[in-house]
This record gives sequence, structure tokens and C-alpha cells, in this order.
Amino acid sequence: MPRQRSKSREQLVASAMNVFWQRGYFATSMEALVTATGVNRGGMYTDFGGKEALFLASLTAYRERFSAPAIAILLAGNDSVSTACETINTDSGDVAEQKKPVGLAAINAYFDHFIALHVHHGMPGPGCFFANVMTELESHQTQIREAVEQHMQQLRDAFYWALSQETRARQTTIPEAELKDLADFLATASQGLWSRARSLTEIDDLTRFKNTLMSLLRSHLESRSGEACQ
Amino acid sequence: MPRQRSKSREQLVASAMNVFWQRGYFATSMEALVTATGVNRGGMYTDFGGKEALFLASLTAYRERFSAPAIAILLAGNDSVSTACETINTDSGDVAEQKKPVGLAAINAYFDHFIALHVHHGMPGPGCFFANVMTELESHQTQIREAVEQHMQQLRDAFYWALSQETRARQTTIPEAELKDLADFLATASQGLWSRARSLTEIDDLTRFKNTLMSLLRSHLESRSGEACQ
DNA sequence: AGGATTATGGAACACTCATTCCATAAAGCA
DNA sequence: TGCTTTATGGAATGAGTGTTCCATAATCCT
Repeated sequence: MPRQRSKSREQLVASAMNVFWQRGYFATSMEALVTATGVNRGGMYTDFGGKEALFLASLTAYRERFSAPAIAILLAGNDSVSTACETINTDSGDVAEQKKPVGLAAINAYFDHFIALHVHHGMPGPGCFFANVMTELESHQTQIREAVEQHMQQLRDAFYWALSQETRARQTTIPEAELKDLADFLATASQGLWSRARSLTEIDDLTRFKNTLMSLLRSHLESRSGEACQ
Repeated sequence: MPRQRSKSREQLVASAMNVFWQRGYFATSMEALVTATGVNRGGMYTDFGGKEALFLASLTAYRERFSAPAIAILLAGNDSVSTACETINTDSGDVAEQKKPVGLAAINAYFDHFIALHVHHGMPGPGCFFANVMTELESHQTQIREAVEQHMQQLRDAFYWALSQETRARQTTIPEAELKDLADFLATASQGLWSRARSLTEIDDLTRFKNTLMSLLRSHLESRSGEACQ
């Protein structure tokens, strides 16, 4: 009986997410959301509670659509998530479906995925939604803070998985604590890259970061495996 | 003849800077600035043009008061800036005045300075003002964008200087391009740390990042100097 | 076709924002 | 002391905010 809505709830969140991602929470007005999504003002309040609820929905939509596929690349070979990742990966289609890279190669692929995103989007990029939110947090609610922390945790764990795969392949034993530190470092360093991508104008800057990081990582792992040199 | 003002222009900017740094541009209202600075509303408009001009002044104040001293640590031994740095360093007083660390030790000292700042401030920290601004940029003017880019340039150059000092001490020759890439990497990675410090609660997380980064750097430089091993 | 139901889009509301203005208070000079 | 000059703090302004509401329009079912 009812009139059918112009855009589905998912389309609405997808549009809103883009605006929040690009402009941040405070700089985004409800008016801007109305024009960007094409949805009438009232509908935003019947479907969601209001601006903050819509922002939270945008945050989870971002994690599903962008964050999870990227992290899935790092988790290649991890059986507990492989089924979910496989569908996501084949959807995005920018990862080799036959033989997914593992270990350092997975980390390399993660950054390639990041770079491909920026080639597609154009520079300067929008940065990481979560990293952007981090700098606006002060007056946000704890709910959002938890979402950010959860994202960082996932990224860290994914890096840890990729690193442990690499050491297994190399048949080297690195203390778990040291591997965790490395994973932490990678998560934080890549957050820096995401932030930085907001003001850089050259894709090459991203590529050089990746190459340098991978080179550092290789040097480190090799120095730990071939201890005979010292 | 006139009534003397309650706070100097510099005190005003210093107070305003803290609020902008903590809360960001949009989340900071003029009312909050009035109560935080203790300066009357009218004075803000006679001394500066308005909110944006005050924000710009806060940005340069931050560079002078926080950014420059930190970067000066990296530039130890660089004669072209040594005089300026010396006065700044002795003011802050958290750097050994007699023999300033050079090369990798300077980079280590840079992060120690960063950590000391957070010990003093308490966690979670306020992050890097410039990094915070980066994520709000979309609707800001080019003037602010330039200020951010200028800061990144300075940080990058400072890291480059410290790295070149290190290779000179080690008597190893690394191509200039490769050294520049390393400096770029360090600047971006440390921006990640600054951002991350906004949501972390343990000082130890910062220390572990520093240790891991220094360890990676050492492994890399050693692998480049002792090529005989491979 | 007619009626029930829901989306629509614009008006209206209360509120906060940055900015301007002004009567008052305070300080130095005659 | 009286006069000039400037800072002060609060009121006023007008634009913009998030939110609510409602008459209208569109769709589906009978």
C-alpha cells in the first residue's frame, strides 16, 4: 500500500558515509546530507534517530565496505575468517583469487590495495575514516571511541597474523611479544599513511612509503634469521 | 591613557591554541574561546579578524612552541639552525645541553621528547595539531593547507638531516634518493604515532613504537653497511 | 476506481553560532 | 580632580544548525 521509497536504507547510509568520510562529523550539516543523499529530511529521522545515529551507521558501513576487505587481505590463509574474506575479495576483485599472497607478500598486497584505492579515487585521498574520526573525538560519545578502538584492534591482529605466517614460512622463531610490537608498529605507521594521503597529491608518495616499509621489514626479518652474520 | 589589557596578545593565542588543538576547529565555539582565554569577546575581533584568523595564529604559535623545538632535536649539529635551536632546547630543558645526540640517537631523542610530552600531559594525548587539522581540511582555506604542508616538509628535512649524519658517522654510502625515502617514511610513520596517541591510554604503547622503529632502522642500516654478509 | 498507507518536501521551531555594537569601567595624563 | 582613551562584558543581530511537523503526492490492495 505504501509509496515505495526513492532510495533504500543502504543507499542512504552509503551516500551519507561518503560525506562524513570526506568532510568529518561537525563540518557535515544535515542540509548537506539531504542534498547528497537525495532523501527527504523527515526520512532521515524515521529511519535513524538523527545525525549521530546516522554517523554511527556510516562508521559500520565503512568497516564492512572498506576496512574489512583490506584487512581480509592480511588475513589470507586464516581459516577462521577465510570464507567471509573470500566472498569479499572476489567482490572487490583486485586481489588474485587463485593464490592469495601470504606473510610479507600479504602485507605488500595490503598496501597495494590501499594504493589502488587512491588511484581510483584520485589524490589527495579521503584518508581513513577511522583515523579522521580520531582527531574529532573529544566531544564525541564513547560509542564512537569504541568503534575506532575496535578497528585498530582488528588491523593490529591482522598484521600479527601476516607476520606470524611469514616467520613460519621462513622457519625462524621470533618471540611473540616482539611480533606483537611489530604488528602494533605496522598498524600505527599505516594509519600515518592514511592520514597523510589526505594532503599528498602524488600516488608515487604512497608507493615509496610502501617500498620503504617493506624494505625495512625484510632487512629486519633477515637480520633475525641469519644471526650468524653478527 | 588607556586601560591596560588583562592578557597580552601572546597569552591570548596560547590559550586559544590549546582549545583548538584539543577540540579542533569546528568543535571550538567562539564562546568556548572567550571563557578559555578570559578575554572579552570584542577584543578577539579587534586583535584578530575573527575565528579563522585566530586559528591561523594558533597554528603558527604551535609551530614555534612545540613543533620547532621537537624538530630542532633532529637538526642537532646542523649549523644553519643551531643558534636558534640552542635557545629553544635550553628553554624546554629536556635535552642534554652539553652533547646533543646526533644521527640515529637524535631520532631516538626526538621520540623520547614526544614521549616526555605525553608523560607530562597524560594519556590520551592531544595528538599533533597539524595532523588533527589535516583531517578537517576539506572545508578550510588553502592558507591552512599550506601551513600543514610546510610543517611536513620541515619534519621530513629534519629526519633527512639526522639520517645523513648517521650514515656519515657509519662511513656508509646510501644513495640520496633512498635516504630521502627513509626520511619520508619516518615523517609519515611518526604522524601516525601522533594521531594514534589521541586514543591510546598507555605511555608504554608509545615507547614500544619507538623501540620497534629504532630497531627496524638499525637493522636496515646495518644490512646496508655490512653487505659482505650476503 | 476508491481507500488505506507511507514517502515527500517544505515550513516552522528552538537553539547555537560568529559577529557587531554599545554603555560602562578602568587607567593614565593634564 | 577631571578628561581622554581604551578595555570590558553583556546585549543584540542574523545566519545556520538539528529537529519536528504536516499537508500533499504517490503507490499498493481491495
